[in-house]
Amino acid sequence: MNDDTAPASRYTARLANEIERKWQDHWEEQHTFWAPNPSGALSEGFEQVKGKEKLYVLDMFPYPSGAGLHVGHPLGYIGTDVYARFQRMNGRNVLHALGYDAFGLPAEQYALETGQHPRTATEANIANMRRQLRALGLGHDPRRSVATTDVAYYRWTQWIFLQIFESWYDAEADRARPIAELVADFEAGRREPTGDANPDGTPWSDLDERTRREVVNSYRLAFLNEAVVNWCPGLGTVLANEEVTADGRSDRGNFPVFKKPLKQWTLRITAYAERLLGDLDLLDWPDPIKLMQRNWIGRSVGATIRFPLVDHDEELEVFTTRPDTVFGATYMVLAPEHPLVDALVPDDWPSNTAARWKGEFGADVSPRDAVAKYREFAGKQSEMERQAEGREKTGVFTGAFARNPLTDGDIPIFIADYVLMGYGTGAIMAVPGQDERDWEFAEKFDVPIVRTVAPPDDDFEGPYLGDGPAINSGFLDGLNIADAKHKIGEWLVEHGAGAPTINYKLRDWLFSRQRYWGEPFPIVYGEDGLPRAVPASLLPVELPDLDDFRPAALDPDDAASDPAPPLARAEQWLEVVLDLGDGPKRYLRETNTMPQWAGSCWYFLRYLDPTNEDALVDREIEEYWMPPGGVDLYVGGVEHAVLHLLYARFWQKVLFDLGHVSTVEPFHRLYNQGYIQAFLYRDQRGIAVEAAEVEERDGKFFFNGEEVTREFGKMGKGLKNTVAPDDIYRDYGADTLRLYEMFTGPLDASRPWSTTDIIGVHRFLQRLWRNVVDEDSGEVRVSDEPTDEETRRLLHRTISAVRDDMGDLKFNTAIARLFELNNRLTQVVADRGAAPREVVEPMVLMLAPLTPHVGEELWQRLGRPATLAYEPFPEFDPALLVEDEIEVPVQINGKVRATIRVPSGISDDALEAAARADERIAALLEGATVRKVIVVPGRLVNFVIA
RNA sequence: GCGAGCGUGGCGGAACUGGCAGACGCGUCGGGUUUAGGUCCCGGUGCCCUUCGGGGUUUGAGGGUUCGAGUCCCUCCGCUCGCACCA
Repeated sequence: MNDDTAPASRYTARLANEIERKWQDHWEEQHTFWAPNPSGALSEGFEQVKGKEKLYVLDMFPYPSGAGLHVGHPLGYIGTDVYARFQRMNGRNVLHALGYDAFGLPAEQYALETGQHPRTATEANIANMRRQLRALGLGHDPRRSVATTDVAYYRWTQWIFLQIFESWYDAEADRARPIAELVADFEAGRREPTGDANPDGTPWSDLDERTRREVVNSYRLAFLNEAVVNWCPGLGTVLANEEVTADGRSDRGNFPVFKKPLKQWTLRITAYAERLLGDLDLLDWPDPIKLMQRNWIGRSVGATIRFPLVDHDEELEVFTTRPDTVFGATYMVLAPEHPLVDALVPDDWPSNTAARWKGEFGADVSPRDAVAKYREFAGKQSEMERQAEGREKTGVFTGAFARNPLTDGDIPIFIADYVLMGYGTGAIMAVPGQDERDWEFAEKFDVPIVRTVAPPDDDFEGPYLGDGPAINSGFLDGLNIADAKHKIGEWLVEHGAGAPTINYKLRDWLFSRQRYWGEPFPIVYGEDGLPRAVPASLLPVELPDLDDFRPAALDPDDAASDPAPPLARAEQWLEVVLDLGDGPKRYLRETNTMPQWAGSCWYFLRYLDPTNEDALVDREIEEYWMPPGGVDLYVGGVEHAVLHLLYARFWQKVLFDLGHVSTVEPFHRLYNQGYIQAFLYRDQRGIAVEAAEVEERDGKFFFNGEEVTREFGKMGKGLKNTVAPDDIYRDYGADTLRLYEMFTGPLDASRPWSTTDIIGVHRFLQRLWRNVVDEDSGEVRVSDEPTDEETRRLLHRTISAVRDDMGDLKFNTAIARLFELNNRLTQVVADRGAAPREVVEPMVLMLAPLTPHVGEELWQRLGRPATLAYEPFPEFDPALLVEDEIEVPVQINGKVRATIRVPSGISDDALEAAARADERIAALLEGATVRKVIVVPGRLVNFVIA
């Protein structure tokens, strides 16, 4: 700062901005960061890098927000850029690019707010973000920057959807296969059509055309499913489970979400549950993220057991993890929405039905009324209320009974909202003796409780969940849980009453949204109302221009409203005449759009081959960059632990099964960057006030004279605590911002933004600059005289440490080492009047990944040819890391009493002798009994005295 | 409630497989340069005593293992994240 009075060639913001622009232009013009592909359109220059090892470094796909970047956003991008530049200097052919995930709700809502078309707003946002990122000096290959909203990109998103639609999961082969192979199997009689679409199991040859289509559709990995979904009227769309928060609201916009049965596109991710779980072992990911995925997939081992209904032909199927306790199943519970409920409710209560079993709606209601009223009650409960602390079990008797297949006893069937339709079969056998929830319910409704595992003592209270011998369990008696489970499993299979089963918490992925700004489905409907694929040759299905793209205005609290996709209003677009093999016919297009996650499931594949019009990615190019295990380094925030990472893994596996990619996993190494946090201030009303204008006095904070409270959290426009990178570029330059963000902590840690701390790294750059360039004359002042031995040793120690740290993404400590070296260099310059080239050149090269503009500029001024991006990273001489003499602390009873200097290769005995010889130590040992001497070679000596 | 992680100076953070706690930077104090402020340069800076030699103490709290613990083990407290009636 204060550029006016500074010497002409001082490293000020003005000079920084000058050289930054210069080098950014240079890199762009010289194609410095173009990474050659082995073949195809982007292969220019591959010959020169042929012998190099490849490296694929990737940032999580950014969303081009209308608010522009704040200084928190680029933390990860700087980190990957430093790493990529470092590895480029280590001789790797590095692919590093950045594109834009630009479809989705936020862009649409921003467009609504600003009265623009989403495409206009999106393109402006991308342009602004490109400008801000370019100013950071990121070494990206600009040719590979794609946006999900590009027609040429979403054409391939649609193409992948078609692949998913045109395939099914072959459980025996444990992989997806083309649907045509399934049809061929049916036609050849190698496989029988089963499932809900063909409940009677009619042979394929006897099925009519429509039923055949329905059967095939029910096998597809992308299918229309009538299911209870998360309907969010506030957003006018349905949401995936992953997009709904624990308190039953939308993660975008925080609107209420209601359960509602609707027909929606669904992707069969559950078919991949086991592989998504098992393949986590192949990945170099943080354990917490793996754990979150494991928990989300939620594998549990148990059994399905069928309970015959009394007086009905139907059976009730339940899933349980404790089949060993089936003798203690004294009642059953169905989810209120369970499809069998209506069929099994009788007209009248069985005699002697206890009043409390009839629910809280009066004793004179019929079973049907009681069930209807309870359903109404349960449906109205918000998720929040359902999960509230201390919630009391509620439920109502259906009037029906099932028969416990093991005890042959008749047990009552209840409906209760503590059983969820979405998990297992939506029905449970209740075993109060061994389950807390069932115990609570049984207590409240006075249902018998039978223990089937002996508790440790006779007066044990409550349900017993621990292990012990089985009791009251017929042929299981005496067995421990594991053995009893095994034995009952055999019994169930033998008697056709069930089977050991693995169940997953993971649900299929709800894939349609009733919004405008997303990829249209490549699907049309014929007169029969069944979905048909638009042939790949007719892709893309372009998103039509709509003047009014807003969703129907709905009351966010109105659960009864229905989705109304905006595309249904695109009359010209909606109807289409196509020849799908049986002559030209009229079809209606699918009016839903894909969720935002679709485009981000495969963008890393498109970076590889962004201009390919014949394939999503050329196989040879894919095989060059992706193996062995996927992207080499993937950096992004933890917030994508489940959603994006699970969906992208799923798509990758489908593409792998169908032979389109060569790796089973997309991202080999994942690294979670931290966040830059900031103080935010609120006034008395709790409204955030402009953080930049808050004053601190005596530990209190004031805004316009009014005292405000301080909090600490994420940066956000609404919180009025953002710092724009543009302001930092202006005041210090982009290199200073880069260095600051890398210096304040390890990449995976969150840290507070502190504008005052920036001065420290800025001063470092200034000092370094001054060590090389005379501030007044602008002359380079380096000498070719060799440096002194001590400085040389420090240089080589620094190179060693910086190499290690940069390889481990520990940029903060690498920078600290460079600070130390520069401090030494400053002394040398003061002594000699010039900086030894021997030190300066490696120093500049080591700094270059962190502050590339300063690096390039100094390198050029040192008379080296542009650019240093491919110069070898400095190597150290191991001989110079070895010290002749070392300092060793000498302890007495664990306290340091002296430090001695000894030759580095000293023997233990000699070290002890040297320690004893020290004046202070000798004095302290005088007259004392040395019980023990610990000598750690080269590290310390410890005398233990009485 | 269940699961995971984290607690180190005034602040951001260092500390390899247990071996001199506090690297590096900010801030701050003292000195130099300067008409002055800022920049810049040199030095001090965990805390408490000190006769200036040094001594004591210190990594959320308490306990344990060890010659030796920020690091390993146990209990507790605090914060962060994930899940949330998952049968």
